[in-house]
Amino acid sequence: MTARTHPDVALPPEFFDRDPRRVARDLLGKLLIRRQGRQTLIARVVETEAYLGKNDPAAHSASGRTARNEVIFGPPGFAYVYFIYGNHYCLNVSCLPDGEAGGVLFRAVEPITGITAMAKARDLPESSCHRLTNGPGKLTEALSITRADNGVNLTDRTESLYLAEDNFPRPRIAATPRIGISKATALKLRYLIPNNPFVSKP
DNA sequence: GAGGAGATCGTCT
DNA sequence: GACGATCTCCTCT
Repeated sequence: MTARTHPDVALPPEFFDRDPRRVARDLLGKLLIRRQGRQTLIARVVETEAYLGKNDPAAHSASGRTARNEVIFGPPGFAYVYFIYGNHYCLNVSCLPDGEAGGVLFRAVEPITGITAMAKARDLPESSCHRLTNGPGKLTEALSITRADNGVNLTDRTESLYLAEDNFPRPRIAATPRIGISKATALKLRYLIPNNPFVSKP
């Protein structure tokens, strides 16, 4: 895909000051930017999941505010990164006003710029491009996202990690049940771009 | 290609 | 002390 990208226009805080379901849908097609020294890695968001603060047993915020989930109770547009299964990091962005819990999990992105660096971070050949970022644990590894990025302001383009606008045409969107959880599995809160080869599972 | 089990550790009970 | 918003490898088809 060779659409012209516009990584200099960060998404504003207001974009995230809404219901996570709206934010999760609207994030599809947007850009995730990672600066590594002189290099800039760019990826397009193709799959997300919404996690609601209230009435969502599957969300980390369900059992109340703790040191770990502090960020998703805070102001909108900040990175919530957590460590899971002893191996992997997952990237979320906080939604709703300060004091209200809610967030969006990034499940898959499409590499656009810096594929060589992403492949190196994943310890995979560039030829397996479609396997670099098609999963929440994979995309954080490809973009070298760790606990150090927890609490980063994703609406600030001077940060080393942020989200950007793009002129990508508004994609068609499909909603399915969320993946990898055991609670509230009936809710269709997973959003993806149908037929995009970089989503985690069809 | 599908299905299953193990790895591995921070967080909360 | 149990479990988890996952991934990879191994086996079988």
